[in-house]
Amino acid sequence: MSGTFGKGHHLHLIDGSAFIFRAYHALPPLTRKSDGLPIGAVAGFCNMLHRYVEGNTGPDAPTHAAVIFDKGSHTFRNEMYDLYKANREAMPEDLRPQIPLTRTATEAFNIACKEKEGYEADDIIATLAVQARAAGGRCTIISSDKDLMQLVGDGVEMLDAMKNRTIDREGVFEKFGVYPERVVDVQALAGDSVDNVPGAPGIGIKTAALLINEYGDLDALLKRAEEIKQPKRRQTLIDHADQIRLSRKLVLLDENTPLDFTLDDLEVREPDADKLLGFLADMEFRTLSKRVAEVLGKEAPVIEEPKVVENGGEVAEIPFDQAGYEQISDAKTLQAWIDRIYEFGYVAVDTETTGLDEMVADLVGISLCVEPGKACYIPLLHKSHSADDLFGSDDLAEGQIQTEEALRMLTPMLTDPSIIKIGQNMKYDSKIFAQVGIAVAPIDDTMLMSYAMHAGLHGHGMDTLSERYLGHTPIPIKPLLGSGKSAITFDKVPLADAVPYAAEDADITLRLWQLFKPQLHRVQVTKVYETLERPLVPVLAAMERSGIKVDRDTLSRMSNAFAQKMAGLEDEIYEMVGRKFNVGSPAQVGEVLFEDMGLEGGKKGANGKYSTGATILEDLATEHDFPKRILDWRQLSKLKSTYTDALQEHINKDTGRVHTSYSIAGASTGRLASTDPNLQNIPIRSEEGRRIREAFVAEEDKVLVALDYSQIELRILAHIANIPALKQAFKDGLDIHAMTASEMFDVPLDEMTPDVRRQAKAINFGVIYGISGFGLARNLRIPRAEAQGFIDRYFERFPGIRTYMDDTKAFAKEHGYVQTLFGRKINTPEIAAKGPRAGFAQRAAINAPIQGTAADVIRRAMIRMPDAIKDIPATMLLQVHDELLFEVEKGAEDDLIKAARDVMENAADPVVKLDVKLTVDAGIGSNWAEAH
DNA sequence: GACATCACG
DNA sequence: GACGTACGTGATGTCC
Repeated sequence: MSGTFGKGHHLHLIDGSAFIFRAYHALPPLTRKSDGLPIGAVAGFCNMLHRYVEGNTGPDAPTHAAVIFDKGSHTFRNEMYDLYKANREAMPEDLRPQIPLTRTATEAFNIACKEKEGYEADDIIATLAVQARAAGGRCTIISSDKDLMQLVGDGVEMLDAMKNRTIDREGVFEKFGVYPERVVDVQALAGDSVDNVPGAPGIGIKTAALLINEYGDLDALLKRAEEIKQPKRRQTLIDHADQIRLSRKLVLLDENTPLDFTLDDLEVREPDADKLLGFLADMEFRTLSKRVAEVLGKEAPVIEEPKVVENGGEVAEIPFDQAGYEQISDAKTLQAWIDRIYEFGYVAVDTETTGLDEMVADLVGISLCVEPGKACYIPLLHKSHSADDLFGSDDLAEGQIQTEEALRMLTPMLTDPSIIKIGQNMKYDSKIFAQVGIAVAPIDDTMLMSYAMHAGLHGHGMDTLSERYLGHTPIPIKPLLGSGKSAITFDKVPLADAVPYAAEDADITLRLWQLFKPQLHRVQVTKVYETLERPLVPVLAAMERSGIKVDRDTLSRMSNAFAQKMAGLEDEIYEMVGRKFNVGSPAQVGEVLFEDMGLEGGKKGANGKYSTGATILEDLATEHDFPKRILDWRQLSKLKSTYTDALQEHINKDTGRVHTSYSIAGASTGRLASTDPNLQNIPIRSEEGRRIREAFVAEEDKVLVALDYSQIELRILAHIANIPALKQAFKDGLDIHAMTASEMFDVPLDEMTPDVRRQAKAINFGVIYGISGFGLARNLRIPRAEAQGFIDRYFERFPGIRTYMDDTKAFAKEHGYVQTLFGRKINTPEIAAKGPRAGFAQRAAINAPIQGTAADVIRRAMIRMPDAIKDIPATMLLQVHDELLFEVEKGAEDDLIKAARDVMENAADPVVKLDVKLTVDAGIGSNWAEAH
């Protein structure tokens, strides 16, 4: 559509400065890799523009568009009032150089880019919006600036691009309590601390709207100010009438800004692909370049990756070359390798297997490396690939040493105390070796070295480490194995492919080890690595191999019962709604709730879908039965799919037991994580769920014993933050939440009610998490001000907490990490971020030393446990953060509890002398529900 | 594969 | 010029 702007045309006006500030605060301080130019705001700005352009499809797409910027800090408003915007903070140093680049970016996207000296963007927007309206067209202002709300109505609306929410007359009314034409009146009264618009002292938006609605408009109100009933309000308006009138002039937008262009100059244009991609390449925006190129149907520009390898140039730059990798096919060559390993005293080892589950996977081959660039692969059980092999014959490929012979030769070296076996995630390889009867020791683990140094910075998988610290991308496994249904196992990979892949893994592992070993000292985490990480490997390997007996019949019966109950609930639900729908689809539940049934509660989330989380449904459940049914159904569905059904699939065919896998380097705080299946989140809080634990049983003539630390994190908090009252309470064996409640609310302990105690408990936990008034309010479902009152009171009673929080934040800011009592470092790179991310990072920094110290304590206990219980017929099976679960021969329960409790309660000694005793509760039973 | 939801400490 | 808000995890189902 072209011609003179008028009816049927649609103008978009983007508030450029708002985009810039949003972009700046939303992203960490990024810099251009090649020269360090600050670039974060430009990156965010371009992303927003791109997303904006992409979103502009369909019948409502704009015909005309422009991005409008502020120009100069001095405007006509300063002539009226020299303090206008005087309390604005200066523009951040790293933002200033980015401002001109945002203009260039806008032009690169081929969107009109307008500004005018002496005027604010808002005035230009007002002028254009009014022109568009006068011409009979429509105008959408893309901004959420409340100052622009005065323009809304009669063909002009606003769009909050971040929330994807349009603001029409009603939206303005929601915000200001008046319709757009009276917005300036309300603003004139309420003032604006951000722009330093004075307004009337003591009058906010609510009162202002009240007054304007009562008297009609500002002039009438000021004229009839004498009539106002409240004496204080009356006097304020009389005394400050001039100031209020000035305020109105300040907030009133100039709809007659002289402009040297017309609406027709703003017609939407196709982007110039070369110019746009050129600009993005210049800025070195890799991801965005690719995305934009894809949309434009062009080749993405090549952006040179400056080789910044974070190894400090400490590793000799020996190139990765497959020519240095050899296949070992005979005993003589293998022996030569073993001899060399003895000369060096260490070797990097990697196993290749038929799968990722060590309990099921079979050993296929072994790779070794002692010098960077020189590695070997010993294939053992690779299958042959004859052309007529349609049915997958079991014939072994040529050129492989007999497995038994190779293992017989390797075993002395693998178990020799003088030879360090280096691996990347050694727990995996040692479990594979354990399968064939080889107890690999001693070990080093590059994954755990990285974890000790880099927790919180990045993952610790081999690909990540190799790229980051060696500047080398490892050969990917995908092309070798394929994916989906046609995927093969490693024993089917032809040796020509298998050798370089496998050998390279050992090569990379060795290089990482050579790099990391000296760095551990420099970062001062050698102790952490040697006492908290490395020794845990054999302990966890043993626990995982033990597994826990799970009774299939119990699960199966429960699953059937759940299925029946769910079917019953579904019938009731369909009955209530009058039609069938997928109860498992949150989107459909939302539609039914808020459209079919017409309940109160709004849209949420960027996708425009209704939010139907448990807290929302619980609130609705007080009024209606329907949400309650959904909640019940969801609980059953969760229990059935995740627990009774999935758990059965995890019962090992050979052992009849479930073998989880613990990741040692998964959680940044030092906690373990449990996967495949996760046995750290087996239900317990609900009565129905708790029964799942009845399926976790002891073998005949054995019992399960659970030992768990009592309030370990609060005890650690009491020690770290040095809170005498808390310490004393623990010493006296008090109910800690009741004691907190008593202190805060001045209620004697013997008059404590469950509800007051519950509130104190929420506060105690909140403190550990880096509390905020908002979070506590939401958790307790009380007004925010009340929650803030609780927190203030808590800080007053336990002043050490505030100090701890402030000190921890300051430490994190200064050093970029925080520490546990045992010296574990948790990096906090986001602590320097701007905007809301800073809040996240600060709370995580406050929590990490507490959660991490507790994790260290139980790690120490676990490491000492095997030796402490070696004479007791008991096996350690599971760890659940503050709990250890054992399987014990009947009759030995008391011995086990005594020995294990002793280890756990004294696990901090002798490195850390806690001011607060750790205590451990014990339980015994034939299943996990009874034992807990 | 992203997102929402919910299980645990 | 306005954030979005309690810490740490993993598994499942829906929907694109």
